[in-house]
Amino acid sequence: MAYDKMAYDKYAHEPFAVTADLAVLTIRDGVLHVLLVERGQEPYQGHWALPGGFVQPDESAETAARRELAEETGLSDVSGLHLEQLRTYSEPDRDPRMRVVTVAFTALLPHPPEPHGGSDAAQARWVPYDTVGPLAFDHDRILADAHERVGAKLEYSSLATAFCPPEFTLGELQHVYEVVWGTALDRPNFRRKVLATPGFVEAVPGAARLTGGRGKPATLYRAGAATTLHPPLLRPTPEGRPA
Amino acid sequence: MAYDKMAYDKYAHEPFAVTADLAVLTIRDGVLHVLLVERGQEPYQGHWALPGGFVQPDESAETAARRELAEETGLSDVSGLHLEQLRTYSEPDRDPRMRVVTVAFTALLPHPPEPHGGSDAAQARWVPYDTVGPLAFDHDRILADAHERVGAKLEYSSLATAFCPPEFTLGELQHVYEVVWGTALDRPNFRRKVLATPGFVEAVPGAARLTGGRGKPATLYRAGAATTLHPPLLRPTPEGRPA
DNA sequence: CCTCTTTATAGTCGTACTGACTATTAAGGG
DNA sequence: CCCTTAATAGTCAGTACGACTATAAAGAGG
Repeated sequence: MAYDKMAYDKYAHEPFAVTADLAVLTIRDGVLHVLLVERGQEPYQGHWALPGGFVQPDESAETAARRELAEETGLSDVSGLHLEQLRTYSEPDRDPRMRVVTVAFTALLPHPPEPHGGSDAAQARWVPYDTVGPLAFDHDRILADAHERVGAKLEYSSLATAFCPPEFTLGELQHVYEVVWGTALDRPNFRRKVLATPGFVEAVPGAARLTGGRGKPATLYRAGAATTLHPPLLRPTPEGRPA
Repeated sequence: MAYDKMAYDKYAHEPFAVTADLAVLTIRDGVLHVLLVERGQEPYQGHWALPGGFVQPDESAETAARRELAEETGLSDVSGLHLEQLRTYSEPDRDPRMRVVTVAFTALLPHPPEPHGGSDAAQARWVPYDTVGPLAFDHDRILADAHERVGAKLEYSSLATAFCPPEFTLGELQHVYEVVWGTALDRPNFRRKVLATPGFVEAVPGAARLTGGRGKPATLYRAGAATTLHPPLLRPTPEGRPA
């Protein structure tokens, strides 16, 4: 759409900038990691931040998020991965430069590529979630919201498979839950529950995997057709929450 | 924040307008209703649309939504009611005038006031959800998303009480679930489930209500302190969904 | 080669929750 | 006074789930 200043002034009077920011989560070495970039320019130059950037005139926020993700991670095929809108942050003073509204997204990656610094970023890096220090802007809050949302969605959706490679073992799938929730789960019960949920996973017709691991080789599974889990796979009650 | 055109041109190059739109839901005469306005100006003049408007320079989208809601409904106190961000719609062509990104909100009202036409609206009206025809812009989709979200949140949150007046009977609460989900629920089982969930509702120390109704008077309840329901109150499986 | 460790998988048992019912109580209407 | 309506109480069987024990199949180390 062409920029029609007359139409703009007639209705809106004051311009906003719109950005798309991403909380990209993955599991590396059994630990939850998030993709961060070091800002190469003011404001917050030298601070770590979530990757993201301005939405272009011909893009939706989703498209912009996917483009930024490809640019920051060097990932060639970002079409298939899980990208989900988190929420929009629009506090008037969240960016010192001007009025910036950001649409935040959550992305989940199975086997993460090594990122490289992009145009606006001095460098990009996978950072263990627990060691993330204060971030630029309100990105701490965005990241916390993303973590909370992902944790909640694991309960009633098949989202956990988005952290896994195309073929995975039930042990790997369970590990996703344990890492995101920060709790240990009973292995036989987890297995029973997952297999009793139709469409969650399906066994790969081939054989068991033997790669490297000690112990009995595990059966390989693929993500099934189901997107929602009925009944849900609830977190163990952390506090005085009733059973 | 003052409009700094130099900063704007340096970073963003092209202005966006940001609006806040509202899917305001309530239950009237036992039927789910949504608040709609008839547009008083182009584009879509004469078409029905969700209430909403431009976010002002000193407002967050949440603040703008609350202000618009007060203006369109004539509701004096909108501070206490349930307002929740739904998602943001940013397709480049969703508004024929110019580039408009809208942050959509869902609001739930117990006893709805009669709305009145506002500044931009020829008139405002409560419309039964099932009779909503094609709306302006992409508001059909926003409304459908809102309905779906509310239905899902009823399962694992105490959101249903937001549809009810401060004091309500379990029959009224059950009616909220039935109207939003479009399914009938077993009354004794619903009662048992709600009362077994600590913090969902609490009995009002006073007496039972006798007002108008035929049948045995019901005990009055208030919303409890809990916001999430553990375990959730799941919808009856509509299709071939496994128990 | 034998044993220990590790991981996957199989199965058991008792409790809690749920869906489908039936029964009783307390109002109002004719 | 009986019928209808709505709230509330209770029953019962199937299922799900947490906690647990047992077995199987691999590698590591002697």
